Amino acid sequence: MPPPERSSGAGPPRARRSAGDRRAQLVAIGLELLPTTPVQELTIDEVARRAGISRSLLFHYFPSKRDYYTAVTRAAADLLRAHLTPRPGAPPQEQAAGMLDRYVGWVETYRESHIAFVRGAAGGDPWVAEVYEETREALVDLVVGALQLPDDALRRQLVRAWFAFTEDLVHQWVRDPATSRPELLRLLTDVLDRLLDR
Amino acid sequence: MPPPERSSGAGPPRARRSAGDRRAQLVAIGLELLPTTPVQELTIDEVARRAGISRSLLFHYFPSKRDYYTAVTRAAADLLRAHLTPRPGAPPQEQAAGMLDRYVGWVETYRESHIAFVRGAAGGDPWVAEVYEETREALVDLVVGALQLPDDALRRQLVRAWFAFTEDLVHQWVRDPATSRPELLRLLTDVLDRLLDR
DNA sequence: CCGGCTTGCTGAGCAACGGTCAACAAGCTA
DNA sequence: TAGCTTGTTGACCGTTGCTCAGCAAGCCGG
Repeated sequence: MPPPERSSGAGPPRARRSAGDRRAQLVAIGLELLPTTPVQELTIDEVARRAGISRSLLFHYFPSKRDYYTAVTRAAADLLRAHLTPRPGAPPQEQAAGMLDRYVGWVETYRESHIAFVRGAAGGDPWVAEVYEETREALVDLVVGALQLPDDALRRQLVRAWFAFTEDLVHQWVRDPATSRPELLRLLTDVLDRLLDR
Repeated sequence: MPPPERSSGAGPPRARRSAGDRRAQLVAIGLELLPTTPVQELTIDEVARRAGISRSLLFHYFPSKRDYYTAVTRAAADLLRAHLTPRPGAPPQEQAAGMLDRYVGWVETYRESHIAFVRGAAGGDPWVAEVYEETREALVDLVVGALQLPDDALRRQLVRAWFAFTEDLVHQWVRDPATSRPELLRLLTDVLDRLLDR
C-alpha cells in the first residue's frame, strides 16, 4: 500500500501549486469526504493530511474552517444546479419533466452524498444554511422559468414547498421504492400541476 | 446586577440536587439555549456555567456531549409531540384539523426555537437525525390514526412527504404571510386530501 | 551567475473545548 | 460519632481551530 497521503491529484512530493489549483484540490477533497462526514465535522487536519500539506496552508487559502466548508457546500450545490438546469430550447413542460427526471437520477446516483448535502445544508450552521437557501431559490427560479409561471410570492412559496415535498418523497423512495419510477415522476408532476391550478 | 450564574432554578449557592432535578435542569438550560444556538454548537462550559456547576458534573449525568444534546433534542421533540397529540374522543377530520391548527400555532409561537429545532434535527449529527426521524414517524402515526387510514407503505410515505411540504410552507408563511391563516390551513388540508384520494 | 522579489509553504506554539480521574464533602443511617 | 452513599469538584490530558514568524521555490533585472 502506498503512503496514505495526497489522495487527490498527483505530482512530485511537496510540489508547489498555483493558488487556483490548491483551492480546487482542497474543495475536491472536501467533496470526496462529504458523503462519509457531515461538512462541519470534517477536520482541517484530515483534509490537510489528504492533500499532503500542512494545516497552515489550508488556512492560507480559507481564512477559517467555516469559510472552507462553506466553499465545499457551495461547490456541491453548484454541481446539483448545473445538473438540473434545462436546455433553454425545449418546450416548457418538457423542461420541467426533464429537471424532475434528472433530479431523481441525481438522488439515485449520489444517494448518500446528496442526503449528506441536504442534511448538512439544512442543519446547524447559518452560513451553510444560507447556501442552501440560495440554491433552493435558484431551483425555484428554474422551475418558474421553465413553466413560464407568473412570479408572485404565493406561487413561489408553493413551488418551494413542493420542492420540500419532492425532496422528502424521493429520499424515501430511493430507500424503499413503494412504487415504480415512472409512477413516482407522474405523481410528483401531478401534485405540482394541481398545486398551481388553483 | 446579581452574579450571572445559575439561570434556571434557584436555591442556596452550590446546593445539592437530586439526580433527576439536575438532569431536568440541564436539559431545560439546553432548551433555553436552543433558539439562539445550534444544538451541536452549545458548549459544555456554557451550560455548566449557566447551571452554576462544574463541567465534570455535566459529564457525570451525560457520558458525552453528544448524549447531552441528543437528550435536549429529544426533549424538544417530546414537547412538540405532546402539543400535537389530539384528544382521542373527537371525530377523525376534526382531530386532523386540530393537529394542523396547533402545528401552525406552535410554529407561530416558537418560531425561532422551532426552526432551530428542525435545522439541528435535520442537520449533521446522525443521533440527532434519528430523534427527528422517530418524531416524524410518530407524527405520521398520529395523522394516520386520526384519519383512520389504511397503513400501507406508500400512504405513509405520502403523509410524510406532505409533512415536509407543510413544514416548509408554514416556515415560509410565518416569515412572509402570502395568504390568510384560514386559507393556509384550507390549502394544506386540501393538498393532503387530494394526495390520499388517488 | 547573482542578488532580490514574490509567494507557496511550514513548524512551533496558543487558546478553547471535549473528556478523564482521583478525591472531597453533604446528608443519611446505624 | 463513625461510616456509607453519592452529588460535586479541580487538576490534568489530547485534539482541534487558528496565528505568526520565517523558510524556500521559482522568476526577474543586472
